[in-house]
Amino acid sequence: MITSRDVAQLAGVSQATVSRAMSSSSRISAATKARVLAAMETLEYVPHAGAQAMKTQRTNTIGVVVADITNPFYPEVLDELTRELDAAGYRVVIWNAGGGSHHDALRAIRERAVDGVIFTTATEDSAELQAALKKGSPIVLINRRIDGLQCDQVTSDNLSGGAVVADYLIQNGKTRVGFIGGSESASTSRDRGRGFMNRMTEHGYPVPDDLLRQGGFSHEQSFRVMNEFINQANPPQAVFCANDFMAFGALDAVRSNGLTAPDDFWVIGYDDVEIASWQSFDLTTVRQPSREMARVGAHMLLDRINSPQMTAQHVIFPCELIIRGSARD
Amino acid sequence: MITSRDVAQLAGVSQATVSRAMSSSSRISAATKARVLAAMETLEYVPHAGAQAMKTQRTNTIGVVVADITNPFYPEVLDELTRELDAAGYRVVIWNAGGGSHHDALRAIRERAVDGVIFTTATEDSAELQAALKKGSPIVLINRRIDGLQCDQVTSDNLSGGAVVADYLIQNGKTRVGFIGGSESASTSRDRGRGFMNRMTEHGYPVPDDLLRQGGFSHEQSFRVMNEFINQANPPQAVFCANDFMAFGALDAVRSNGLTAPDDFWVIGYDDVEIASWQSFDLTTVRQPSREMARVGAHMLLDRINSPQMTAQHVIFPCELIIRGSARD
DNA sequence: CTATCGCGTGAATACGTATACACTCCTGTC
DNA sequence: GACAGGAGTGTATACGTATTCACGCGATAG
Repeated sequence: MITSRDVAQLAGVSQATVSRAMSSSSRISAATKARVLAAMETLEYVPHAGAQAMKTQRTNTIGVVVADITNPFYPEVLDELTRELDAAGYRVVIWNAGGGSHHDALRAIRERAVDGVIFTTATEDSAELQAALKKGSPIVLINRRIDGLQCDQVTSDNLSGGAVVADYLIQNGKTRVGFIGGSESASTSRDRGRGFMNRMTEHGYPVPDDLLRQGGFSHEQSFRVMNEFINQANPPQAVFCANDFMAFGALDAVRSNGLTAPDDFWVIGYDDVEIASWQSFDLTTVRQPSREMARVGAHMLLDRINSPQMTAQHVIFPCELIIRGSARD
Repeated sequence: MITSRDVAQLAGVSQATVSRAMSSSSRISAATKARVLAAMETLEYVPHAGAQAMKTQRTNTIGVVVADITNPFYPEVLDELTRELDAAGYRVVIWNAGGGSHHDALRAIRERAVDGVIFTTATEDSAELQAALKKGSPIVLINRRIDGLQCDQVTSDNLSGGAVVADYLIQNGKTRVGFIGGSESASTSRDRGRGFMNRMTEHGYPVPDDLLRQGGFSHEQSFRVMNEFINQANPPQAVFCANDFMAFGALDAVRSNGLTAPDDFWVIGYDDVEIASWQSFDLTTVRQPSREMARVGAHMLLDRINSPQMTAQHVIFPCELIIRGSARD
């Protein structure tokens, strides 16, 4: 292994000077700097990340926690996050799915293995998270809301998004409608469902119990539920799903019964992932600006790392109903 | 920051003993070990990853390079990789898309920021990669083949996979067929195309120049190409795409022209990502066991990290044609 | 011509951990 | 009963870097 000492020897300077040649802020003459850089080049020197981390207490690494990388929403967010953080000189480590992700990511902060963490997954609050925040750990929540938590958060206005869907359905004469939600502990699904159902109630057409299902976030789960809806005595006219991934499952269920949206059922999703706009789905959905949310969240985290004392911010993006073929006249 | 010295003081032992309490291999009495662990608990001690890395030259971190996390093939591979590596006690850092990913990942090995790297992206060979291998850097290629390279590789039999598609089309009387490929520098696309076209030629129906397009891997690109095929003077009867992602684009093009597969065109993909089996696509495709490939690749890397001198292995998985609605009688 | 100052550099040190080495008991064997 | 040997622990050191401190030198001001 080539160390800065080897470089120093070749360049005829001290190890300290080699270190200075790399930090732009240090005072060093142009001549020796050039000589050192040349020596580094010759030896193909690369600084040891661990040693640097120990001295500086910085790793230039950010952790990202996702619930299920298989849900197309997350790759889009990750795509944006990796680009943004990469451009800022950070590496990205991901935790996926595993029940321990949450804990592992918080531990990584304490190990000083990452400089901060972005949570995109939507599970409930934890004492561990609160403790980490109290200690000043740099943490940002994207796509997930926890009220009263002294923590940077970037979300979309899920309540309004749900309400807009209700308005749209009522306007078009759809009064018997269902909701297929994800886990109730997920703020996203909860808010979307609540916004939707409250507004339906206001309109005088509350979502009936037999058309309300919550509990999972998978394509398969949603497929199954929609199948039941279709084949029950009094099927819905339209279905609102807590995210696009589930809406795809519902659409597939409609089609596998030899039926179509929008002719037989209206199907509406949430997120507007890229696939939703593809011809084969052409899904009416509520667009949340996921890439922009990712960008903003990334910069919030970097800001917080650099100035830990800032008070926590909560940014909320508006959502927009995108009307496509799966639900329109 | 709580250090092992603090723990030592509280437990009334030396710092060395604290370290020993953590390494299962060290000799230490059960009594003191318990005392130390209790002290660690009390102080909520967590070892400093950087310091550990410096001493042990191990980071328990693996790098993964993907070409485009937005292509649903990669999330599936990543899903499996993260689960597998997580279970083995490793963190995962990802490089996505950026032109520099390749370089950055190799540099991370030299920085000792990762213990090894998995490349899933299919670009051409590089001098830098060869140099890294010569130095004994732990590297595994998944889904990507570079002949004559002294490097662990896990691929599927793309040549045969392509040939099987040709056989199937000929059997069903499709003689005028096109190929939509990705970048020619990608071994995957190249092999699939070559296997396919060679076999078509053997059958006496070579793929005509006006039905051969290569150059990208995107849904949009494939959509555009298929549109041109459809609207040209002498359209193909069937199209084979280098991966499912592109096949979805082709399918969308067919549908946006008010036509259908398989009635008007047959469309066939490659990979069998989960979405391909969804009702809305119901895509005939060549299945490669991507999750199994990921699993095998992960373990090859871990093995290599632990015994760098092993000779490089090349594992090739067979592929299987999955016949679905987009291409069948 | 001297005192002062700042720039550029080297020597020394600290970051937090793992481990080689040395030392002390304590057990068991002849 | 002396001695070998091993188990358990402490001391000291090294990993590779960044940074503080001290120093020498040339330039500038008085």
